Amino acid sequence: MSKLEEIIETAEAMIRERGYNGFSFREIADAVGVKSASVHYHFPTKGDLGAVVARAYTEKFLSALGDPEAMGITPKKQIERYIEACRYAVIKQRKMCLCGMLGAEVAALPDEVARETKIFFEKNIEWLVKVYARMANVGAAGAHRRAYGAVATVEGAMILARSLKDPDAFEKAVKQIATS
Amino acid sequence: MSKLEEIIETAEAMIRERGYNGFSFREIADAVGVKSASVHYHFPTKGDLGAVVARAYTEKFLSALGDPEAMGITPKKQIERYIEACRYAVIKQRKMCLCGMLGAEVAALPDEVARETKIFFEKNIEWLVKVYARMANVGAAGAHRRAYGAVATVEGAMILARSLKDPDAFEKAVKQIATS
DNA sequence: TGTGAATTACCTATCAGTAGATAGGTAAGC
DNA sequence: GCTTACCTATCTACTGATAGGTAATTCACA
Repeated sequence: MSKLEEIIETAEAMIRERGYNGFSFREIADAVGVKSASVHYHFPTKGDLGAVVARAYTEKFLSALGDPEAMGITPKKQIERYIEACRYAVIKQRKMCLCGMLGAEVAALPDEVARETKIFFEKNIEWLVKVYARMANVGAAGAHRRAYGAVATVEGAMILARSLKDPDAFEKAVKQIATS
Repeated sequence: MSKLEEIIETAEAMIRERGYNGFSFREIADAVGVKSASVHYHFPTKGDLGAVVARAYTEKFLSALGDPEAMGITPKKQIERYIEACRYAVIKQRKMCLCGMLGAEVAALPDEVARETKIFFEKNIEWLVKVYARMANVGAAGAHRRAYGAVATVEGAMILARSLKDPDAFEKAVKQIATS
């Protein structure tokens, strides 16, 4: 893996653990094994780095979800897949969702990072709306309501599990998504 | 209002806007009209200040909710009151819930602040469990599931509204809480 | 095919600014 | 005289960022 890729990966991990204001160029450089000036070579400003990390995370997350209109899988299974992606992040990786973290801190972020955070949520909602729209007895308004509710619940469930130091809090919180 | 109270109030506002790592003793001192050493006089360390702010916020929030077992009000109305408290925070005050913010950053917090954050969520859940338990056709497990789900959804809905810069995102996200 | 210019990916050294924290002083009030 | 609530001054550590240097690679073209 190139140093550039290592920097992005390390930055993602640090932001997901401690937030945008909770890491420095020096920490990343030390973790990767270069000097902080070399991180500035790849990313002139901290905002540049944050924006690239957020965009890469969004792409990775969405491609893991797959096509929301795939015919070979039921909408219910796809919602379960969505929850599973977040469960993996908080239980296995023991970290927040990158954009859940950035979303909380959004007022403290450079514009370019806030923009990418917004795009992450827009695309998440778009994906969920398409899935819910495929369900029987769910209209357009209902699909939107459920999509917003699902994203919010999952992000909040991650905060809850980490604050309470109880992985099961995540399970309890997201249970109503699947059964509604 | 005493300088001490002003410091606590200002710190709360700053943490809710930009997070625990997004404010400094100097900024608080400037906003209040004292020197940073005077803030250290009241709160020796940043962790001391954070813990006091979190504890005060928890007390204020819970007393605004009132008695969860009050007989003069229906459980449904009480859930609406809970949502209304958070709506006020994010729409009127245009800020995150203090403990939603701290909860996201929990891995970057001093122990004493993380402890108060945990207590906030425990007490929120306790309040909601008592309310849901009063509803017809809701068992003990169902009350817990709904309580965790409600806290998570509300916290996530605040992140969503701020990230999307769309107050209505909060309304869409929390709608399913009231109607389940 | 050989060669010089460009580009890439790092480095050392340093900057001004800010972080949290401390020592020690002062003026007011009980 | 002790306590409270501030102050000035200062500390060390760290922040994001910049200037300028170097070795290795790539590439255009005679």
